[in-house]
Amino acid sequence: MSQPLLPDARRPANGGPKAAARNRAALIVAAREIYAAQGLDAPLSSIARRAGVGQGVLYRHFPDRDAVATAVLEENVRQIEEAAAADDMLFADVLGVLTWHLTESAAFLGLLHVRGATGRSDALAHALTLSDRVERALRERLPDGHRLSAPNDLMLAVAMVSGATNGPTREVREGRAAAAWRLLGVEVGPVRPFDA
Amino acid sequence: MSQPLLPDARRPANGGPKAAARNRAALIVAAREIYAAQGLDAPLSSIARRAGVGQGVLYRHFPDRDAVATAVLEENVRQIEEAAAADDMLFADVLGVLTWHLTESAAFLGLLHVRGATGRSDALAHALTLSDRVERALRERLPDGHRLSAPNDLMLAVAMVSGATNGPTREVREGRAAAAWRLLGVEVGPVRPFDA
Amino acid sequence: MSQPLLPDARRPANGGPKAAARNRAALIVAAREIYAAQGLDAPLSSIARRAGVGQGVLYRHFPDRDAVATAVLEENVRQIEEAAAADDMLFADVLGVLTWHLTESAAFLGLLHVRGATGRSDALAHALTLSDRVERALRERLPDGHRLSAPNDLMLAVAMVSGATNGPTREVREGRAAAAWRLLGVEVGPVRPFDA
Amino acid sequence: MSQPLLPDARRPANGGPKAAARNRAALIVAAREIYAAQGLDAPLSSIARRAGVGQGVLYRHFPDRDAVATAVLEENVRQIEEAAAADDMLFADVLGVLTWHLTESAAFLGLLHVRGATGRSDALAHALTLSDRVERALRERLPDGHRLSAPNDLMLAVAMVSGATNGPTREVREGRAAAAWRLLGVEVGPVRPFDA
DNA sequence: AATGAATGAGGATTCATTCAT
DNA sequence: GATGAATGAATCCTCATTCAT
Repeated sequence: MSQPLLPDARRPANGGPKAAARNRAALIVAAREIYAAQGLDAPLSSIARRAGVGQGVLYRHFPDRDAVATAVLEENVRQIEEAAAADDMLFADVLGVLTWHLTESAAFLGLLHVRGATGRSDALAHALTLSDRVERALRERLPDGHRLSAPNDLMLAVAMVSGATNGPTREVREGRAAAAWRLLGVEVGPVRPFDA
Repeated sequence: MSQPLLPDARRPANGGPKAAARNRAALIVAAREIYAAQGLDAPLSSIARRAGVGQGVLYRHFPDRDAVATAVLEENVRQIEEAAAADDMLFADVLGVLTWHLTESAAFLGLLHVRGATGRSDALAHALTLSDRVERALRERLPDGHRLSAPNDLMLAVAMVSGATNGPTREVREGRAAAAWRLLGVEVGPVRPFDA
Repeated sequence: MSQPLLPDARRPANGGPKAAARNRAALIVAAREIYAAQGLDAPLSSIARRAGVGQGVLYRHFPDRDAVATAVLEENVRQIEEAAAADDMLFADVLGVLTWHLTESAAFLGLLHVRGATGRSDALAHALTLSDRVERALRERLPDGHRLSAPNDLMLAVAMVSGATNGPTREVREGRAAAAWRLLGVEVGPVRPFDA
Repeated sequence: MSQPLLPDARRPANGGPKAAARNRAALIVAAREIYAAQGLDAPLSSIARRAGVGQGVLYRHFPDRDAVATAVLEENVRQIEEAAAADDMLFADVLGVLTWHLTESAAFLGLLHVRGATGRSDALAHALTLSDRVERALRERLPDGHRLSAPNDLMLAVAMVSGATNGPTREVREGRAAAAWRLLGVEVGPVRPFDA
């Protein structure tokens, strides 16, 4: 009936409405870090804890586990889209940005990497959408007659590189990614984030 | 002198050592099926149930979760080793066997696919060992001057193909794997298990 | 991944399979007491605690909340059925047994008392079944031409009496029940449990 | 001197004391609807939402959960009192109004129906008060020598009818209530609200 | 006087692992 | 050597209540 039997105690500052946006951002940052460290199955409570907020806040901002992951990936995808839209970016440069995200976060890797038959249909749906956006962005800069011009080859190659992109540190992962692109005979620009 | 004239019918037949081996095999079969259906995170209890044994038996044969997965993969790896050791097998044929396992089981995919820093250090250790065995087997049949002859390229390519190998059904996964090898310019023999 | 991070500690005796039946019984007893004290919405954990078992045991024996309630009521209903089947029991006597259960347990009261539109459709289904059994038992001893012979009047009367049966102590509730039957012009035998 | 030339459009109009009363009324209406749909255990937040106000407003007007329920019932009781006070109302007519409230709302049913020992002592206190008011109102119109004239019989009968008054729709509940009164040999006027 | 974000306790549920029999 | 019940920590999720704005 009544929930907080001990509701008196010290109640940590509220922060008010202004804090809402800040909290949401903090949650995404925290989620990114936790995902990188523990993978996509990390407990949501640990994300809330690292963000320095109560669990309820997490649920207020994100209805479920997938929403958190999507929010984290959203920004990665947006960077790629922005890179593709920016002036003077060659296909290789956009690939460089993509590759950076691939090496930077295990979570992003998971995005393209839809696990088989785990029954996570919702995540799948989201992943497909994000995956589509990535493909569209890449294709914007894809030169005619490129090695990966065939309909499915572009994202196939991305998946392949993502498969190769593992290793304990970002540097190692970056090295593997570079080797993988080389093996595919695809030129890649500098591997770096896109801070327009 | 004294034989159990009235064996306690209540206790489900023990069977002795013979049954032990049978149980171990049943557990591995069950685990493979469960992993395929539910992924590597499936509850151990479901594996025991499908094997038709108590949970205790599972723990008798495998000290922990990772040991079960390793045992399942063990057999896959052995098949590849046997394929490589068989007469008349070309590199492409061994790759075909490898690819079959890649497409057949999400678990095997995970093997080469050691996720970064997930804290599964034990699994990592096992995976490396198994990975080494796969590499050794492949290299046995690798022709001189092959496209993948450079020190790291062989397993890099395998990882890349495994990255591409996802999809709802084995057929889809097989198609993707074939496309991936093609993109790498590597010839692959018939994709099939090796029942010597 | 791994659940019990602190699985070593002191592990309270297991009891083995023999304890299973005992535990189930203890759970039902505990549930009856908790229901009487706190109502049907009491936390399942409190039932497990009072029964002196872990929460898992409760879930092993009862898949969900409704199953617990049903198990508790089951026995009450059986008593009524047995009373109706016993020699020399008059209709009034069976009503006495029914009334005893009505006054003894808030949970039993809830049985006939299916709350409207609370969305508890499963409980409803169970309740209907149990309710039917009660009706059948009563009707077995219902004399021809009795005041409550009309199709719906029997259980309607029971519901009415149950509506009147509230109060802080069993004695008070029993008084109210008696008054209610009197108001209906129905004779009731001694209000007591049926320990055949 | 200084008027807010630029009212902060960001803050959803305050409205002053006039709005306060309006909010309180909206909350009660909302609560009645929510209770009808989801039962008395519905989250307070859903009541506030349906009333179109923030949660804080709810707490400004009602100190706790019980206060909300009481406020809802308050109006039902007042209707009964008004019916009893109106010209030309016979006992049967007042019973009709009472019965209408009984069938209209599961919450009102709960009022007379104080569950035994559920620990809701506050609700109990309130309920008793409201119950007394209902009794007083009914007794105002109770003819001498009526079937229910004995001290406790009046509210006992009401409790009995409320016990019978369950069912999925108001129509079903009304049918049961009518049958219950008939079984008690009490005549009831038209079952309807009292909009004087 | 209102808003609605935040807190965080509480309850449900699941499983890895142990252990009496 | 096998069984399967029991434990209980961990995680998920909900909501009453407070409070900055």
